[in-house]
Amino acid sequence: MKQIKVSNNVIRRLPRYLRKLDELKVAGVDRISSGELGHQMGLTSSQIRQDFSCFGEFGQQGYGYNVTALRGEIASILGMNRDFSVVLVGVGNIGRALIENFCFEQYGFHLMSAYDVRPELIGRNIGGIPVHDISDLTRSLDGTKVDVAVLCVPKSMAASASEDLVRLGVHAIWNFTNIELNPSNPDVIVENIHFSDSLLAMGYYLSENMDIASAAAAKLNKQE
Amino acid sequence: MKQIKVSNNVIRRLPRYLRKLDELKVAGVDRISSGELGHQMGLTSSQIRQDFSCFGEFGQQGYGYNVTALRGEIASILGMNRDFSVVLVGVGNIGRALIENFCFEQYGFHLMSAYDVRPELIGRNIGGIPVHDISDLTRSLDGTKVDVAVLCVPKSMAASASEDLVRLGVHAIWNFTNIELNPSNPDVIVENIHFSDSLLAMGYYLSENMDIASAAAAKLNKQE
DNA sequence: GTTATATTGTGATACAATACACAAATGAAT
DNA sequence: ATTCATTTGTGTATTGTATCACAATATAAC
Repeated sequence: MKQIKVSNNVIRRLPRYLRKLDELKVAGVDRISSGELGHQMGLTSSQIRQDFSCFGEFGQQGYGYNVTALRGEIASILGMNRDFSVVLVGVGNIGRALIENFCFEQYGFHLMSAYDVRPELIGRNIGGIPVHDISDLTRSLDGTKVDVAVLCVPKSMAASASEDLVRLGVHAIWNFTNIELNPSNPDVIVENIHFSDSLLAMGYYLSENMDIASAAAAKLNKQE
Repeated sequence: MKQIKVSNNVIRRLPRYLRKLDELKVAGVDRISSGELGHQMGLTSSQIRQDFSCFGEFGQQGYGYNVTALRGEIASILGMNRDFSVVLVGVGNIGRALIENFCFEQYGFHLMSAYDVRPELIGRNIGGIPVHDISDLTRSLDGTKVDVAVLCVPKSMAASASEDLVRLGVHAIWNFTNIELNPSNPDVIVENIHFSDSLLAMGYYLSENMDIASAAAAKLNKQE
């Protein structure tokens, strides 16, 4: 094991390993080699072994990896057994979708409460989660520490809401707004879900494909 | 200009440049140097110049980049002027949130129609978009080509819905389901939004921070 | 017009990530 | 028990990415 400093690339692959291992478990597979795992995931076996070796020795020579054990190791590396506390700010369409559909518990996160400015939402209960007045953020928590804030407010309120949360002492912000947050406290972790960035990157690949296709068509025309 | 093969890293930065340039435009900035842009985005000036140089020469020595012109170049590279046609499959919470809140038009995509299996949704009109029966997918389109499908169905239906879309001839799938799609046609572009992967990566960084904090606390205790 | 200052585009260089290759170790077969 | 077939973990080579450094060229000042 090295454990000097694990690169972002490795970290971003860990959740994918987790998903694959869960899938294998469901399929009744109880052991797998790096070769087979790589084949199924479109990675090389050596990359997989290198990735895991950042954190320990989880395999056995001549045998491979025990699916359940490896799954447990990765879950632990990702902090899934830490029970992080979560609040959600901004109960619009996307906020509500997360409250009602996203299974925070499954990933070791515990959604405690939601916040909004709209009077018609405050006091209600959505998907089992109480919605409070956002200006009551500090008071309503009554000293309970908050690890993570999910930020789903409109773009125009994002910066100020983010600062409120930083002042409250959250350790991380899961940012669904379409701006780049720059928290005054640089220790606060910001994890972005930028729909538009994803769509635009897809637009690039689409354009590229179409250019290739049209170039091929032009070439074909010329040959005739 | 090189234009051999642009790396994914560069492509994933392009939407961020676009957002920053839009922001600068709103702020009334009409020219910017790579140094200043890098400073504001947390990148080095040389990386920015290298990135842009993949696609052409957009700057001027001694002057910098014209914000509007550069914005236009990047928009064009990302295919924002191509008017890709889009259908959305699965009008659950997340699908509805996208229909009602996500501005496809702004990014050069045109959402035409939505599909679901639930009879209570079929025939309705949500956010100006008609919801059809998913089994009518081919017929209802009546030969109109579809570039992109947004996939928001439940996990259990994801694989089969994906194959239906591939058979229909879509060029890309914007995948909001929590599985890895493996389209039978390898030319189909898959762009994933995996909420859980993002949250779990954040969990890793959180754990890391807390380990550092508790290690520091332990050290402090020992010193006393 | 000439000079000083700013800033790009790019070749060279340093650094990071991935793939290769093999010794060490295990399980299965005889 | 011994051999053979696997498969890991890791040192090394290769490839890919980011930074450095500077010639080339523009603007701005006088």
